[in-house]
Amino acid sequence: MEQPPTRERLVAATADLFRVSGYNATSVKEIVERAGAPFGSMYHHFPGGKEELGAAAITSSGLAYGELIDLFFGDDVEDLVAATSGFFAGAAWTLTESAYADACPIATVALEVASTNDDLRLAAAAVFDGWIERAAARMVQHGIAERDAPGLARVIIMLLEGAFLLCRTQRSTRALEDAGRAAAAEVERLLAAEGGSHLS
Amino acid sequence: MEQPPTRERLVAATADLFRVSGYNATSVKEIVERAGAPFGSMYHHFPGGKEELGAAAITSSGLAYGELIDLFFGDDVEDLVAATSGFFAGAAWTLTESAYADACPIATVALEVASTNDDLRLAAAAVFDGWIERAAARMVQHGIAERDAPGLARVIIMLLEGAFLLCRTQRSTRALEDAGRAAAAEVERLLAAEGGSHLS
DNA sequence: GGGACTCTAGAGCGTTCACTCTAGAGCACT
DNA sequence: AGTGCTCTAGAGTGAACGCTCTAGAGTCCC
Repeated sequence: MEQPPTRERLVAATADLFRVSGYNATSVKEIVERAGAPFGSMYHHFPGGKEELGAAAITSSGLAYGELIDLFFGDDVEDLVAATSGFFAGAAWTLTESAYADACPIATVALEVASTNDDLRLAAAAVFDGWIERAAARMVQHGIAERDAPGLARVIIMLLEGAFLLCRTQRSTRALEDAGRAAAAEVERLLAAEGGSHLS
Repeated sequence: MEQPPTRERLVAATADLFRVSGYNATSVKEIVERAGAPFGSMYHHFPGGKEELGAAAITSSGLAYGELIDLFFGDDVEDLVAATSGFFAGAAWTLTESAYADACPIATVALEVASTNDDLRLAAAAVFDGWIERAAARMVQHGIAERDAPGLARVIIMLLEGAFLLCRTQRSTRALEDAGRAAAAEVERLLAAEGGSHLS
């Protein structure tokens, strides 16, 4: 049975635990146990300790979840409004399937460290930037004006993050449904604005 | 120099620390030091320990911040769209004034405990419910259809929470500006829908 | 097959954690 | 003045924390 190298198993285990419990509630002991790695190996691969491993986990899961943007807003999308609704519906499905655990991989950590640890804060900021850039490019590809795309991308991410917060604490997907409707409406509005701007 | 009783000082200190650092990074020692209370007093007033005190802090700061909804969407509001923009602008002002520390008092804690502590999770859920109910009532008062109001209230809260997350990790108010614009547009859309529904 | 290097392995370190415990101060009522 | 109750006060406890340290296993090149 082949398995990924220790370093990658450590990062994956950390990312998993961060998603559910955040940074401070995740202990190094828990991480190495889940990764099936000895304690010493962790400090061999990450001399910077928990913080360095945490930064790697943020970056890694940020990249992995970023793929979902290309999945839902890919080249084959014809109706951007429907794709937006589908994006939020997919999030709701994943959330319920995981008993309200699998939402944003970095939001909890990002809030925990926002005022207390600049290295981790910047790692999270880079992930958000990457998502926004990626989503904005897809918006433009599907008919949104260049000038509106970054703002729209940000609004979609914000609605998703806000919905995850409400859904996880309330154990309900209602917020994600409302967020999906609002996001779709905003996309529709900006598509119409772009189409209409040709007339003025 | 009169000062509030010990119990209230403990709750206030806890709420302050939760807002900046969340639940797990806030130690009991830190709380009693900031409150200027002896260690034993804390366990006299809150026999349930850190968890009981945490729940009280969530409820207390939830009520305090809920007042802001009535402040920004009060009886004297004439233009709901402008009031919505003002709400987000106010949040941005507070955020920058506090060096990106004073955002949502319970979001960090809510995410930390969402999958690990049901008592605290439910305390946070009650706060969010209260905010949404309060905001929905104000929306109806200012011309939003009863059927649309809870969803709109939820969207406003989600945009605010998502924006706080982005703004705090990116040290920029851009997300709050985009969120304010999107929220105002959504309010405008639903006001028009309600106005238009009289014709059909 | 010997040496160098990477990685595994886990016992042990000092610190901090949430919490318990006992003692006494302050105050109200009699 | 004495009794009973609320609240203050902080030293002390066992457990868990992140991390360091030394030792040995595995692997590749010469």
